[in-house]
Order: sequence, then structure tokens, then C-alpha cells
Amino acid sequence: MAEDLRDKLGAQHLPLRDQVLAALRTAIIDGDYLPGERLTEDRLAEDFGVSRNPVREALRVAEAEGFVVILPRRGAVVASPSSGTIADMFAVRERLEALAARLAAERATAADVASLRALLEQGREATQRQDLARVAELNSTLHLRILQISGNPWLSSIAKSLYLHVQWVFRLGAAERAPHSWAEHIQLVDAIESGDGDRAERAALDHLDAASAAAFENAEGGYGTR
Amino acid sequence: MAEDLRDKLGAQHLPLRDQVLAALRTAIIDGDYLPGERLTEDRLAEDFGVSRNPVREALRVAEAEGFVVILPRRGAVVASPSSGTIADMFAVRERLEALAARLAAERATAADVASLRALLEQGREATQRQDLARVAELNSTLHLRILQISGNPWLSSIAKSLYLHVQWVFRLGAAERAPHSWAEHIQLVDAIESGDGDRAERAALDHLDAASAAAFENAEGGYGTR
DNA sequence: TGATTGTTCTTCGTATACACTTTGTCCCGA
DNA sequence: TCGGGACAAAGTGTATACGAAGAACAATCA
Repeated sequence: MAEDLRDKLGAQHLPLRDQVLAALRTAIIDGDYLPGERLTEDRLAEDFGVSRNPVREALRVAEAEGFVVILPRRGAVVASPSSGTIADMFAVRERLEALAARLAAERATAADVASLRALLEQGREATQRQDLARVAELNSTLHLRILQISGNPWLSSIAKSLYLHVQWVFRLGAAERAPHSWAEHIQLVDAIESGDGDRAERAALDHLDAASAAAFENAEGGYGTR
Repeated sequence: MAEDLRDKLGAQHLPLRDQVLAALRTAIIDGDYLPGERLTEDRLAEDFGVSRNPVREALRVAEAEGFVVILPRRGAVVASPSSGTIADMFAVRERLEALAARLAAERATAADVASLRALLEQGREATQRQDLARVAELNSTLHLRILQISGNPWLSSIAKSLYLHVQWVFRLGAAERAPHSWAEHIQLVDAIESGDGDRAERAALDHLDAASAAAFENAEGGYGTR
């Protein structure tokens, strides 16, 4: 299946370590590997059907990204986002996404705005259909798209990784807080379209505040094993 | 604190890959490996006197941190910070360090402030002695210390990595812009000591603006080979 | 001159080996 | 019964070797 495609395309041979890393990330975010769970190299190698080397390389990067903690000579365990660090994450994310919104407002082309509006529309439909998984996915896509429009690669990559962690926390908690999000999203896109950086920044902050509050409600329940 | 525990558990045998990573980072920052330079695994392994495996793992992390670019099947080259990304870096750093300054102001203990003051004093002396290397080092230490005082590990680690990159750009450019920095630093520490978050944030922004301007002057000359 | 073909260098993945730590277990003695 | 220490097992850290495949570069030929 995929192999034929990859071979045919030849040039973009995705190294195994990257595939392993991606698989590991999503496995952790999806909760297949729970916080505190021990990840031995052999086991991961077997799970992904590769040898230890690609696994090790993926683990190092996953550590740098904060998804796992590596204890010297004891191996890797899935990191446990404590409720302390959730607040910290949102504090940073707030600043970063506010900046992204401002930059996006200042730089967005008509096409950019159109793509955002399209996402908004799809989000509205999915919400109507009660398709929560799709809503969550569109939510991600929208935020990531804004980061991309900001045109600042540093901002984009940092905020993206932070964003993945937020998703992780959300999944570990339960609900996805679908309903109120989208009204704020519309405000945000409106602001970006207006080209008014201050306004966009304010809209992003409002949205993030609400998201942060919701995250904390989720967090109350506690997640993750020790 | 936690450190004693770690030592007690005997985990102070820092893995080769970490040593390699640290050495690689400093080699790149110090300009021993210039932007665009090709880094073959064998060569690095030989340079550091280790086998290829630790080198590979270090390279992946260095890639994640943005110090090298890895082209599939072609290996690693030292990344080239273009003048576009310098502006981007400062835009992000400004937000992050402003937040750090605010948090530091809100959370700093008397001991924290004392340690900052001590650094300031050492900086003054070093400046007087024209010991530029030491001044640059103290500059880093001060900023890193403020990040640490902010007590937000995400903020701290992200800003730290960004900070390393800024240092890198500075070294590649020439001068270290020693003189005016310290007056701003004093303002910043004063603000932190006052406990006034707004004021601390403003001081950080002022400082960063100046630093950014200086960086751009340096950048004019151009750096990095292709 | 220009395209094609080899050759070589290097990375990528695999496999293997072994030292060393940590951990867990079991047995012994108090 | 409870500790403590010897012992075994598991797993990481590191080195090494090898085959496959891609990329770059030089040589060859039309």
C-alpha cells in the first residue's frame, strides 16, 4: 500500500525514525500510552516493527518535545502533565497565540482569510452534526492555520508543539469543550480579516482565557496514573 | 532539593549523547562549525571520540532545536539563521521574556533578587575590566536566571533555547554590544524587585527592543557561508 | 558540448555484542 | 516476622559491522 507510493515518489523517503516519532506522539496524545507508563526500547521497537536505533532516536526527540521523560540508565516513561504545568502552558500559549493573531491580522491575504472562513464553516456544520472528533480536529487545524499565516516559523513551531501538548491534556481529561469555542473563533477570524492587530490580539487572548478555564475544569477530575 | 535525590540515585553518569549534544551546540554557537558546513556522522564521531550512535541521537535533538538541518539521506548541515528569522526570533523572544519578567516580578523572593543583584555587580566589574567574554557570559546567566525565577518550566525551556540561538547570531556577527546592555539590566532587576509586573514587563520590552536593534546592526554585515 | 553512466561517499536501518545499572527476588539470619 | 544481602534478570549505553539505497561527482561516449 503506502510502500508503493513512497517508492514511486522516491525522493521523499520519510526516515523510519520520523515515522516512529509521529506514531509515538499520536499514541501518547491519544492516550494509548498513558502518563507514567514505562516505554522500553525493545517494546516500542516491537510495537512499531523496527529495530532499536530508530526508536532511540525518536525517543530523544520526544524527550526534547516534552512527551516523554528519560531517566538515565532507566529508560523512558510517558511524561505526566501536572496541573501546575497546564497553567504554565496556557500562560505561554496565550502570549504566543496573541502574537500569532496580530501577525496574521497584519499579513493575511484574502486567500488566507477565505481558508479560515472555510474552516469556520466546516466547524459549524460538524458542531451541528455533533461530530465532536471532527470539531476537535477542525479546531486544531484552524489554530495551526493561523500560526502558519503569521509567517513566523519560530512562533509557528513553538506554538505548534505547545498546542499538541494542550490537545494531549484535553484528551486525557474528557470532554472537548466543543460548543462555545466556535463563537470565539469567529470573533478571532473577523479580527484577523479586519487587519487590526490590536483587535486580533485581544480576540486571541479572550479565546485563550476561555480555553484555559475549560482546561482547568477538565483537569479537576485528574488524569494520568503515576 | 531534587538534585540530591538524583545524585543519591547514582544517575550522574551523563550519557555520551548528552555530552556530544552539548559539545555540538557550543561548537556551533562558538562558530567552530559554520552555517552551511556539512556535518558527517563519521566526522563528528571522530571529533568527539565516540561511536556513531551517540552522534546520531545528538544530531536528531540538535535538529529539533534548530541548530542543524537534516536532509534525508544527505546528512546534516549547520543551520543558517537568515536575517528574516532573526526578526522572527526577536518577535517571539520579546513576548516570552516580557512574560518571564512579569512572573519573576510577581514571584521573586529576596534571595532571588539578591542573586540578580550579584550578577549585576559582577557584570559591572567585568565591563570595567573590558572583559567582554565574561560580560557576555554574565548577560546570559542573568537572563537565564530571570527565566528560572519565573518558575514556568515551559517558558523557561523555550526561551532558553531561543536565547541560545540569539547568542549564536551574536557570535556570528561580531561585537557583543556590551556597554548599553547593563543599564537596561539594572532597570529590569529594579522592576523585578519592585514586584510590579507591568513595570517589569515594560523594562523587558525596552531591553529587548534595544537588543534587537543591535542584533540587526550586527546582522547587516552578513554572516554565514553558504 | 551535452547527456549518460559508473563510482564513491554517506546516510539509513538492522543486527549483535557486551559492560554496567537498576531492579526484583529469594534466601538467610536475627 | 522482618530486615539485609547475594544473586539473577531486565534494560540501557555504547561500539561495531554490514547491506541497501540515495546523492554527488567524475568519466565516458555520442
